[in-house]
Amino acid sequence: MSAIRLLVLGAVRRHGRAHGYQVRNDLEFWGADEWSNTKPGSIYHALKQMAKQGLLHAYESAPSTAGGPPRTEYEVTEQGTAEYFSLLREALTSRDKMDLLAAGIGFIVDLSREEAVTLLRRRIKGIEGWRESVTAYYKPEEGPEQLGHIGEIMHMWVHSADVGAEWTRGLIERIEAGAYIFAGEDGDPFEGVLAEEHENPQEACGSHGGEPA
Amino acid sequence: MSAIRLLVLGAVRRHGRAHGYQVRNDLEFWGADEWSNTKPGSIYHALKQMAKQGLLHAYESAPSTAGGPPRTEYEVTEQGTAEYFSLLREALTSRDKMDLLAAGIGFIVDLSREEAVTLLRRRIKGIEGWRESVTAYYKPEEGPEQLGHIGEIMHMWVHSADVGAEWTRGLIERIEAGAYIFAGEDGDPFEGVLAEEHENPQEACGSHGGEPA
DNA sequence: GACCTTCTATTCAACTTTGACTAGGGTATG
DNA sequence: CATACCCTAGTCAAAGTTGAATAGAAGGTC
Repeated sequence: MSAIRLLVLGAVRRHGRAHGYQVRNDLEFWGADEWSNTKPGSIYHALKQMAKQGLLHAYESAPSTAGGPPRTEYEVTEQGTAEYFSLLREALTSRDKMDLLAAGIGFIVDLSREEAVTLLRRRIKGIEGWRESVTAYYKPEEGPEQLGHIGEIMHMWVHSADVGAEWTRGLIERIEAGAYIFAGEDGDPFEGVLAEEHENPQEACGSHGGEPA
Repeated sequence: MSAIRLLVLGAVRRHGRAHGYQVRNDLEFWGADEWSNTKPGSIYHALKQMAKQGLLHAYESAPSTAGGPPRTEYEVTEQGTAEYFSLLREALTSRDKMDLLAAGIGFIVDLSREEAVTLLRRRIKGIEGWRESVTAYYKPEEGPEQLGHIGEIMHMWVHSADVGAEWTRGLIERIEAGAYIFAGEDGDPFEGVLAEEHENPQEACGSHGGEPA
């Protein structure tokens, strides 16, 4: 599974209502086009698929206010919100797939501080388990160097997993030390969304509240 | 670009002639199914595409010697060999995409020792350049912590790139110290291919020689 | 010998990703 | 005021990926 659905759901959710181009710009702003597959086609495809599956509700063809073709706007449904949190939790515990993890970190503050830490700890457990199974599998009969240069591949993966675990521990520490504002806490929640030119100021403050779960 | 073409070309090349199931087993043996997309469908698709593009030559429908449906065998063409080395060089210099790098390492001994080192050094240069551009882009006006938790994402990528560069330096050292047998050197080249049950012993020794370039 | 499992070998439909393309409108330039 | 260029917004065909399904043969077992 790629990170695109999580990214798109998260972007739309932050706006309350958004069209494809807005999502695209946000993801670019976050640098997601560098570390994930956020080509235009993928974004529009994800929007359409998720609309078809009821995760998003599509408002057809609002005429563009700034040139270009008419645009379709989307809103996250209840079902979509559930999926969002499910994907988010999955992303934060995933061992492989740096892009998933990155997307998860981007939205981590939508969870409570405790849950964030719990999930990150689970991630470390996952890495450690994987590490054991891999090193067990690859240290068979005839000495360590019977693998030749192929051994380098395994070392690379194990090493990078170790570093990932170490980095995660650091993040947990920072979070436990009080860094950042999480869901349900006082202070400005970090938005990190590109401002829309204020065409309809009175519509800009719909509270799209926290998770029910 | 994914690693599958390189992996498939490399696997077929090592056998001289191979059918899809053989390739699949090799990739599994190398653990490539863990770190790359080597599902059966992808392998057969890659074989067919590359045959269509003239990188492989297909020998239609050799009847299976061990049960199952008849199988199609493939051989790497001259054009395919050129593509193989091109992909291999690209893989070893790629900054992102761990799976590409892993595949590249798997076939690195098909290059000369000097070229291997050169490419790995180029890889480090690439990482360093990328690092600079990223940190420049993400250290803008209002202090470092204006990014909020989004900064964690950048730190993660930069950190993992640094670790990747460091690991590459270690590999270069080992190679320069004489580890492994590279193309054109004395000693058994590492094969790491699953032995075929010797059905046609006299066909098993076709020399599929080194690169012309 | 009927049945079940395993191994061999591949195909297929559904889905996702990619990169190039379309097209309207604004804006600067000569 | 024509033309070139960029920004907005999205579509599309081709390619790649996935997971499940298919199907023949061999081997065990009751």
